Amino acid sequence: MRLSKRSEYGLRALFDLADRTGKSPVSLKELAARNNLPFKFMEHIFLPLRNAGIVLSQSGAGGGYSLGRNPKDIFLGEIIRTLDGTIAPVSCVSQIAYEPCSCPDEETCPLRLVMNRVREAIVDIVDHTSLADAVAESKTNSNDHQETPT
Amino acid sequence: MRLSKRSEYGLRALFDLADRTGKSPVSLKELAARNNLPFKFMEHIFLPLRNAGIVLSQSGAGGGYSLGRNPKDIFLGEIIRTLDGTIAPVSCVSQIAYEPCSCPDEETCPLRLVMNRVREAIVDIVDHTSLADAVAESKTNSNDHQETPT
DNA sequence: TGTAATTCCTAGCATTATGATAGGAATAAT
DNA sequence: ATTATTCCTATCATAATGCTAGGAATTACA
Repeated sequence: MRLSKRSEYGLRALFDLADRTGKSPVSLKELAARNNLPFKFMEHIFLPLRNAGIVLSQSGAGGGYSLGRNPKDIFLGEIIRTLDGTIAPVSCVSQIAYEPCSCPDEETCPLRLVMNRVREAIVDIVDHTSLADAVAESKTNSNDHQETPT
Repeated sequence: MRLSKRSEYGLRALFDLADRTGKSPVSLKELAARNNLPFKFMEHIFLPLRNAGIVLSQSGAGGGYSLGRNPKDIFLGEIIRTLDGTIAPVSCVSQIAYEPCSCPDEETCPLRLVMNRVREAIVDIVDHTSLADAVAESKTNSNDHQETPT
């Protein structure tokens, strides 16, 4: 049930971008360096993200990428679907990339019934967690770990 | 977030086995034929299942496989872990196959926080759904689809 | 206008994971 | 004995994944 590196790297970079919304665009070079991600591979990740409107690009010196929308309105599910094509654990329960499995009757296939619930559980999280939510949760945690003066 | 074919085939075969608990052992040949699964590949799946005690094997003519425990006591999570090694979407949230990711601070890594919740959601389903549950649910559905005389 | 920094685009490579096959030894029922 | 099976190891083929290379196009700015 592994998340691909494409999605992992994409999400890491977008969390970082979300954290600097409003500032000037960030170059891939900088994003890669700061998040410890392979620069050249990142290009392949940001191309579909741009085509999907999740990020905006600006060419040339001083250029780079910025979020295409408010981080509150970009949900992780959309990012994963853009980069991996689907979220479903088996193709016969996918909403956007459905393909039949080997079971004779989908309605009564035990695997399908369970995996459909798994898909729903995953989707329920990733489609209700925005970039803003994820970053905010991270900051909450980092506050928890600080020594707060009384 | 795909489930591997190993786990898919293994689960399909075990659902079938669960449905005939108490009867004589079923040969791989029969299991493969009835469930449309590749026979030779199944051997590689049933070896670890046997080592894990999930199934019992009987060699020789008339032999085959049967469940090692009551289907109520075999949960899908155990099967998937046996066949795939782990359930977690990223290694840094895995309970049984933990490996660090590239994030500098795990406690505040947004990806890790979200993927940990995803892992919990998946595990909550597969560790609380037994073979018996899955088969029962399937039969409930097939009844729904029958014409019930009034 | 030139230079440097960037995205954009296509091609291709390397490695691993996955899915599957082959062949024969061991085991056991009949 | 014969037959049907598991057991075991080796191996292969393909696809997916992760990644690199190189250069064209674009843009800021000195």
